[in-house]
Order: sequence, then structure tokens, then C-alpha cells
Amino acid sequence: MQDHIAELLRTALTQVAAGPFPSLEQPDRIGIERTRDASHGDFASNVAMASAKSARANPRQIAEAIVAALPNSPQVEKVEIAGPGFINFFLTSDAATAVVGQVLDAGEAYGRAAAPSGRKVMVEYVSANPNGPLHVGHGRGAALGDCVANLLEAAGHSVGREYYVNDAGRQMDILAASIWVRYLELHQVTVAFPTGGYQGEYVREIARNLEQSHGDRFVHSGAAIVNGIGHDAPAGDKDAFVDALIAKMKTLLGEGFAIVHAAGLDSQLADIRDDLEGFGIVYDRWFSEASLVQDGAVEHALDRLKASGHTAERDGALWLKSSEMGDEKDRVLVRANGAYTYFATDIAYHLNKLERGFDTLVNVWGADHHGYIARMRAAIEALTGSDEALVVRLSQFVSLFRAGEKVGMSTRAGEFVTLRELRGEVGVDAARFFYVMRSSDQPLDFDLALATSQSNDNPVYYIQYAHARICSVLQQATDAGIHFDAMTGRGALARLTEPHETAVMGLLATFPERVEQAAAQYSPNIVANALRDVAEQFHSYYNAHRFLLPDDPELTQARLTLVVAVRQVLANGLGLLGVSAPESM
RNA sequence: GUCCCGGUAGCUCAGUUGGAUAGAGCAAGCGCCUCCUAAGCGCUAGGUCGCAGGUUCGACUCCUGCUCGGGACGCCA
Repeated sequence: MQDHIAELLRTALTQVAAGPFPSLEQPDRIGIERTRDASHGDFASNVAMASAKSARANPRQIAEAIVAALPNSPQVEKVEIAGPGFINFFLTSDAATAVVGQVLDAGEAYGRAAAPSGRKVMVEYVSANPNGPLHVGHGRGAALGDCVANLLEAAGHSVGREYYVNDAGRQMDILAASIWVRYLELHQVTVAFPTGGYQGEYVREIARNLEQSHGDRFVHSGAAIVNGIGHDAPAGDKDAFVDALIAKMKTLLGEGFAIVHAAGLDSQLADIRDDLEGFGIVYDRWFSEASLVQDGAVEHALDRLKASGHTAERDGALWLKSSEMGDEKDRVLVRANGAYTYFATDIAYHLNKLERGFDTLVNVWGADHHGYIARMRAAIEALTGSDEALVVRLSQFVSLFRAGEKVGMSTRAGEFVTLRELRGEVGVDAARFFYVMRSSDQPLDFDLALATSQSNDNPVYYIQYAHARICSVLQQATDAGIHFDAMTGRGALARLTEPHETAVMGLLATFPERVEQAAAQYSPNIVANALRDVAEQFHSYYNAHRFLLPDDPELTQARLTLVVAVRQVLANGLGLLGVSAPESM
């Protein structure tokens, strides 16, 4: 409809430029927006104001000339000039009700792009280190990433979803050492648990499983272990101590180290996968960091970086001169000891994604990765000559509130609320909706009591209830012997003239635009807001009018048709967020 | 110190590419179920859009400075 109006305006502008206002220049883009107030019509344009400068005239006079030159359209009822020079378009009722047919024809596809965009987008999300269960902060990134991927698919892009598994770094070694110490405790070998280790109960569980499958294979005496590895905090440095413990473990266990390491990795990865599946999230691929090292992808990436001329060797290490590309300092790629940094393997992963044909790489990261963005931009620029392929969405921190008390979180101390616990407490629907209903730029206060309350305080139920109510109405119709017939209803849409009905149809018409906008901005909260608006307008309509009218079968069919279209839009929107659309509540 | 995000109603937050009288929910107050689900609806009240300049026909929106809150600044991942 915007396109149609824009066309009318262009025709008129050409005439105006040829006639009364010769200096008027055609604007590149004609601003047309939906009005907020029904008294301003359905659409409004500000072209007259935007053209005031080039035409060197008062906006209202220009608007009058434009309106006089506007071609007639069967879809436009009337046109008015208002305020400082807005041109307001009032649609005919046929044009307004047409959206109901469009929704029913498109069905599940309503709100989705009509044609493929040809773009290939990779969305990488969560990618938490597999050294412990996911907590509620990861949950936000999970919900956000999954919804963004859904939105990009709706926008017509070909979308990949991946979890980058950090299975090659020090953190995983620390997990292995933590498991080993717990395992030793099972064999009455007491080694003080390292301050820098992972203390969660899940570590003991992995140790017990290891003990069951491998018996005493990894047992060594306490004296042999402690010998020469220095002191833990507070007497010594806790990081140095953990590293020394890991080194000692590798020496004593030999190939056994890999078994303990794998026991930790496999168990945590399986747990995370199960957790995310329970949250409605399924990846196309779990991409191993270690595999990049093994198959030479990291060397390949480093070669590409060196060829770009953006690297330098200094102090025995290889650096990316990222400060030349917007980063605040240069970054190490290969340490003086020859080991790749996490940054280097991550660059290799990003290059891999580009080489697989993805033109846009969306990364959903926790807000604590903010400092990492500039260097990754620099890396992408060094590889491709531009950083535009990289899109980063940060998910700001989540604070949980239980009974008004803020619940603390610390992964190392093993004190955190897990995503699994959250799902158990509030359910998948409420959790997913709460996670994405706010802008991801905004820290989230997650109120557990609110998410579980079955009251009108709870926004997710408000929307689901609208859907269930419509299902209930249709059930009531069936029970009353009214056979819903969409053909009859669509033929009678002209009967829908109540302001409530006009408002509902207007929102249905806006829905695809809002989905498109949400995709363009990687912002699922826009869909959450659109859903709330539709639900609100429906509930208001429901209270103001009855749908089942025994004395007026034609109007009954028309209203049921509208309401079925509303149900379709609610279901489509909830589907984009990964929230269920219940038929009864 | 540098950089990023934020500051909008008592609280939690929307606010499209710069547009008309800045919106919603909760909380507060008053109403609405012999009627398709009251998990709902209607009405009332509530504002220096952090502060000060600038850009322009027009600024919550863009620019500059300041201020307050959160975060990031490692040869960790």
C-alpha cells in the first residue's frame, strides 16, 4: 500500500515540478508512514514539508498543489492536508478489509518475505565454554540468537545456526584438573581443591562416572602431585598454581589426560545440548575449535592475515596490527610459546564461515565480550577488506529476582541459577518471551514471580490468552451449530465497519512491516511488542462486540473470519519467538 | 584514563528514516461477568524525554560538551 501511495505521489510531484513549483526536486525517498491517530487517516506523507526548501515555498501550498495533481485511486477514499503540511490518505473500506484475505491466503507465511533474498546468513549463538551447565545469562543469548535466526529466515535469508565449541583452551584444561582432584578424593587421595578450579557439584558427578568406568587408573599419591607445583592462593598465585597442577597432571597421566579431558567435555556438551533442545533450540552444527587447529584452518587463516600485510612479529609473538583498523591496540595471534590464542582460532572459524559462502556473520555475544568486538572487526577487515560482513548483537546482563531479592551469580564459585532450573521453574514459553521482550541492549531484570504468575501482570499469558480465546470462540460457534465458512465471511468483510474492527485490521496489516523491521534490526523485542498490540486490540474488540450473532449470520461469518485472521497472526508471531500458541488455557 | 551501552510517568520499559497532542504494562483510584474464558475490558490520574548548547520548517530521535548508572579494556577464553 505504501508503494501504491508513493507512486501516486511521484506522479503528482512530477506534475507539480513541471507546473507551479519548477525548482522542486524529487526527493530520493518519499516518506509515508502509518498514522498514529485515526483522525489523520490511514497513511500520511511529509513530502510537502521535505520539499519546502527546494521549492522555496510554504509546505501547505506545496501540499495543495500535490493533492490537486494526485491521480484518482480506487483504494483511496479521500486525501486531506493537515498540520504543518502533512498529506493524509484515507483508504476505502475495501482497501482496509483486504488484509483479512491476505492473512488467510498466506496462512503461516503471513509476515514472511514473499521471495528469497539470496543472502546467506550465519547466526552463531551461546557458544559457552563446555565447562559447566548453562546459566540464566546464557539463556538470554540462546533465546535472542534463536529468535534472530527465525527472523532472518522470515526475511527470506538462507540461515545457518551454529554453536562454536571452545574445546581447545585452558578453561577446558582447568575443568579436567578439577575433575581429577574430585576423582582423587574418591580414592582417599586428598589434594586441596584449587582456588581457580570449578567447584560445582557436576564436577563431582563426572569424577564418579570416571571412577566407575576407569577404576583407579588415574590415581597418584598426594605427595607426587603436590611436589614442585608451588602454592595456591593466598600464599601463591591461583592461576599459576592451576597451570602447574595441569602440567603435573599431564606428566603423571600421560595419555590418560586426554581421557579425563574428554570425559569433562563430552559430559558437559551432552548436558548443554540436552538443555538447549529442551529450550527449543536445535543447531545445524556444533563447530569444534580443536578441529580448526587439527585440520590446518588456523594456519590457513594466519597465512591470509600475513598476506594482508596486517601482521607483525614482536617479542617472539605474532600480532595482528588491529590498531590500524579501529582497535585500541594490537592483539596477539600466536604466543611466544607457539600456542595459538583464542583470538587466532576464532578468526579461523570466521574465515571458515565466509569460505562456506555466508555473506553475513551474526554473532550473539554476552555483554562481557564487548571489548572483543573491535579486534574481530579488524580481523574481518584484514581478511575481506571491509568489516561489514560482521554483525554483533550483545545480550546485556540478566539479573534474577526471587521474592524481591537479587539472586547472585558466579560460575567459578558454582553459585548460579542454571537455565535448566529456570525452565523448570517458569517454563519454556515464559522464559523465552521474557528474555526477548526487552531490547537486548538493555540489562534485564528477570522477575521469577512475575513469569510464573497466572495473572494479567504476565505479558506472555496475555498474548497466549488472546489466541486461546479465539479458539474458544470457534469452539463455541461449533457447539451452537454455527458452521464457520471462510468464503461467506470473506464475501461479507464490508460489514466490518466498527472502529474496533478497523483498528484490528490496521494492526494485521502492519504486522509484516514490523517483522521486517525486527529482522533488519536483529531485534525480536519488536515482534513481542507487535504481538502485545494485536492481543490488546483483540481483547478490547472482544469486550466491545459479540462475534456469534444468531440474528445476523452474515456479520457472524465476517467477524469470525477476522478473528481467525487475528489468530493466524498471533500464532505466526509467537512462532517467530519460539513460544507456543495454546488452544486453551 | 580510553571505549561501549543506558538515563523517557512512582516502578519496568516501548518509541520506525527527524514529524502532528511522547505511549504501554504494573502500581494508585473508580467502574464492567444472568453475556463467546474476568489470565479480560473501560475510565481517571500520573512527564523539565538526565543537564546545557547546536543543526532545521520541525529534535525523545542527529551533533558537541557535561553529568549519573552499568560494562569492557590479558601473550585468558
